Amino acid sequence: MPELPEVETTARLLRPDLIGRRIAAVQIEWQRTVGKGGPDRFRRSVRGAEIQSISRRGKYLLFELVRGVDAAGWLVGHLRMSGRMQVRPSIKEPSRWCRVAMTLDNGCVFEFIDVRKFGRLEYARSPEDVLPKLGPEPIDPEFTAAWFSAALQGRKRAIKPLLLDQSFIAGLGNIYVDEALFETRIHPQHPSHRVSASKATALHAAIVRTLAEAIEREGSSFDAFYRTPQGQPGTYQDQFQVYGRHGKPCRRCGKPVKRIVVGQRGTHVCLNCQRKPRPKRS
DNA sequence: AGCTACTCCTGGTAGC
DNA sequence: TGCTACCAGGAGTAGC
Repeated sequence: MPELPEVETTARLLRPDLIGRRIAAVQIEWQRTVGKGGPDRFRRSVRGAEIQSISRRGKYLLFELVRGVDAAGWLVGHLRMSGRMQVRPSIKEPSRWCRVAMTLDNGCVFEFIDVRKFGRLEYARSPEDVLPKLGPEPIDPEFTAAWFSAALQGRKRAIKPLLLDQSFIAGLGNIYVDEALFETRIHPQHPSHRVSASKATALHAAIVRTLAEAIEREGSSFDAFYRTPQGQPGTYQDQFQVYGRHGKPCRRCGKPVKRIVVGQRGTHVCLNCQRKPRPKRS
């Protein structure tokens, strides 16, 4: 499922094909994909606009639109489980599972493809109109070990659901959380306020390093869903230590990796390396 | 504040 | 081989 590295890769690889292009025509194949505004407003707002910039906030993709020198709003996209974006040369028919197709002024087609229909590509006057409250970007300088350690102390919650909470940190998902917790030997149900300062510092470093390396490898592709806009799989899945490795030996101690459920999420752990702390009695 | 359950979806797969 | 039943899962929402 696309997380920060996959979304960042999508933004980077879309830019050369989309920046400066005008959207000549809009085809909406699944109405819910364009969100609450509805298809009519989407078409009206987007047709004729030019894409001036593409950026990322958390797992959201932001396309800035202009008409001449005037601001013309934004497209705000989220890939959710199975979403993908690509630009194809002029085509006869849309790709399978294409939910929104936008024909560009050079004849190419910008497609939003999404098997499970959870993804969104919405029009908004301003990103704030549709973006929820999001925590800091884990690859920005503002995300420091000191801030992270203090923030963990300030919450009383199992560490994994907290890291998945986008209002706490923006961009982490199931894969990179499982990997970072394994690397630092922290059990996913460890209470956040009981993570020591040294463990918090190590976890901060693991998050930053994991995301940076995954971006470098253009994300992770372990099923049929995530591909770069060029249709290529990412390669970070080759680096997975625990994710998707249940039943296989832990790369550190050799004991089998387990799959448990934490906060309704499939969770991959080595219970030998990641010990659950004993509950404290008051 | 934090938890649990439910919803949205469909391809893949386990079980028969 | 073909059928059915179930599952994954990000995030929004509701209820406790």
